[in-house]
Amino acid sequence: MEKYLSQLNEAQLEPTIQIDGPMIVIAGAGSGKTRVLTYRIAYMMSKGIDSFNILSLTFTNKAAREMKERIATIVGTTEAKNLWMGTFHSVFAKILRIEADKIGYPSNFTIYDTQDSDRLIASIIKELNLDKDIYKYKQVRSRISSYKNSLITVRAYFQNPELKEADAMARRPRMGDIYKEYVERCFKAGAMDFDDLLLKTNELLTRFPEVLAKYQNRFRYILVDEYQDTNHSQYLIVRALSDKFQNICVVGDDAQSIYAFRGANINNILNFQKDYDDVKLFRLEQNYRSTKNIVNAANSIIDKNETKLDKVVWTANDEGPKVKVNRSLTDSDEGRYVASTILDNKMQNQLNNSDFAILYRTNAQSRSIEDALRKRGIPYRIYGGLSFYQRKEIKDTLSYLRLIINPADEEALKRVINFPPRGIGQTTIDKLIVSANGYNRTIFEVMKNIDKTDVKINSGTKTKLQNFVTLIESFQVINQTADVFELAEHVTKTSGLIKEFNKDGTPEGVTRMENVEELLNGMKDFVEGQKEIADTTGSLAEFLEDVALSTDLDADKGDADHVALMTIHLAKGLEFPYVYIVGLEEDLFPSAMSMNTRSELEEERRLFYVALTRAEKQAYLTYALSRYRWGKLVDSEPSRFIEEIDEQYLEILTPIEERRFNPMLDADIFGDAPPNKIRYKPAKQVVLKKGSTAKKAPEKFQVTAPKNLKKVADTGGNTNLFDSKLVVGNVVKHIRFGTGEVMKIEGTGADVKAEINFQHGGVKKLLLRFAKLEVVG
DNA sequence: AGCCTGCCATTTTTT
DNA sequence: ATGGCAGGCT
Repeated sequence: MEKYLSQLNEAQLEPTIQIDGPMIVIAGAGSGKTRVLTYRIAYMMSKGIDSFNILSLTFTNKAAREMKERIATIVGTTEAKNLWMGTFHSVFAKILRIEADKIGYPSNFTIYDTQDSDRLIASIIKELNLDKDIYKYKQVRSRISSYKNSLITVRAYFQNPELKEADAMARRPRMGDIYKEYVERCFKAGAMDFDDLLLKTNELLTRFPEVLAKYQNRFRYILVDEYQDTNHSQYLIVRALSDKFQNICVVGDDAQSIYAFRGANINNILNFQKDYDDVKLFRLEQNYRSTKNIVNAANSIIDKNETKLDKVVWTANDEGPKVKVNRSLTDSDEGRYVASTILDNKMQNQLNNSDFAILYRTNAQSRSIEDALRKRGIPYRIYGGLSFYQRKEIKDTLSYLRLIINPADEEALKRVINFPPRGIGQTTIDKLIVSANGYNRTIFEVMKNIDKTDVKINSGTKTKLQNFVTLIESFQVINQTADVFELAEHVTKTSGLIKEFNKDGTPEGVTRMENVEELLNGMKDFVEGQKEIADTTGSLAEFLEDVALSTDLDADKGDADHVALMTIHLAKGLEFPYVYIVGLEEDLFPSAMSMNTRSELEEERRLFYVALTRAEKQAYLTYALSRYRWGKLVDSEPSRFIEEIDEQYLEILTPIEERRFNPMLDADIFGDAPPNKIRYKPAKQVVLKKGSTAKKAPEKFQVTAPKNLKKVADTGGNTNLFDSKLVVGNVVKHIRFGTGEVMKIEGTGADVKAEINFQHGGVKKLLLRFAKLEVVG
């Protein structure tokens, strides 16, 4: 242990060896916060504290896993095993399963994701005959979410005239009714949404003193990371659990608070010292991550915020190059700039792709960047966005599994009762819902006892319903003996899902099928992996919980060398040698939605601060003069954040008039533009009318194999056609399928497909518009 | 009941 | 640009 402690500077050492009592660590960006947390836990254990008594709450499960692994290398795997470490949501989901019966829930309750909540809310709005233009389900959902995060239960809502007033003022007087119905339906479905995991934990701890005492005694030492991003609900849980022993250590940085939009309350960290007696305060202000230029530029930004704690982040690192600022004409130019400078930098300095990250404000911005990277054959990976688990085919498959362990799960049932189609239509489902609400039973129960109910359904349909019930029940039997993987394999086959996805030979269908296969592979990994971990059973319920609460697919499979693309929110806590922050334009960053109040704008500014401080060696800021937004080219102005940086830390790059593309890249390989002329084309020069026109596009769009297999003609500037320069005989690399040879190219316009024979995956048909292929030969 | 078509909103960030 | 959804047709 001494060996590890000696790696710390004095400021880091102090909080690391401070074990008892309440304490707060204000940790500037890049100041070694994670190291302090990790070593502190290891140190506690080396001092004889039972790992069983330590609870450590992190912001992502990935962070928890990594920290746990690190601790295991210091104190040993066996010792580390008993540590409770994870996000609020995952830790308290586990506790709620143990204590579920006390609050009237089944222990195998379903966790509704945002999409499930949305669908349920939308259907309630419809059932209540409310105008869906006034009651927009997303707004309703976020309203309900904020009630829950402030611990305003349905009862509390109706007792509070101000809340009702506020909703009435917002022209939504029935808000409370929707809230009430939503909560009841979730309860009946044996389902909790994300906010419930915290709300119900609070309920559990307040209503059952013996339960509170049990966990207070168990978690004698509590650590909370990223404390600045906790919401009120989380705050109360921490307060309750730490109340007895008061061994509470919170770590955070007010300057990096970026989740107010989902209820995070920055006052939790600002007021921590008032919440406990004799709070010890520590500050980590030395940044080990970034160059002086980056640290100073970031400081000059955050200085513009009024709401902040006193803290001066400094670094002893090299000065480094200035922060580069680049202007482009359009978003696709911006992409090109990013891609070509990455390529240059990589060649000049022998760098890996993984040394680079491209950060943006909104997920939609990834498109133009992707295009540029793909054209230059730079491998990349997009983090976040539409997660794997949110894809339709995956959610459908998982819905079957959810039904198996919890047939009350209304949203899962509605998804799959008629998928694949088995002749049970909307009318029937509506009747079932009405009936279920009437009898105060679940839909599944009504279906099961359809003959005992007064539901008016013809006998043919009744049989179909019964068949569906029987199908699910047969799966339940299999679940008794089979593991998750075997079960899912059986379910996808027997339910007809596989057949359904295979039905259309379209590349999209093929992709769906592949995604399902990937899910099954994931399950296999899960089953294998569970055998090694002590505190898990590897049950279906557990798999579904992992899935529901996992951030990204974040397993980082294969860990191939790639450039990282993600939103700034997702990048929190990460670091990269070279960081691009793109789309620095007014209305985009800062977002147009976040400029109404000073506090919103300050959060945007903190977000920018977070982005900038991810960079170790060099940061690039880029913006475009015009950009495609909702399908149209829109003019934009540079972000105010660029001006706010003290200009001594900036290098404003070549004005566009003088910019030259690398002829090797832009003329030779990728097009025919003369190297000395700027080649700015609108993204869509060849306009393919949507729908049928595209399908019967004239021959000139047809892809033909030129004589020289390695080089092909420009297809005319249409980005969709770009990849059609692929020709038969090319050897290509695909992110998932590996290397393969192009056998055939077919289709026109946006529908160009390539048949590729992969060395390991066999022959696959891919839609070039989507396929991320790198030509390697 | 199921399929097709055309209209609509959608894009701020996520456990 | 895309996906969800209502309304109409088979």
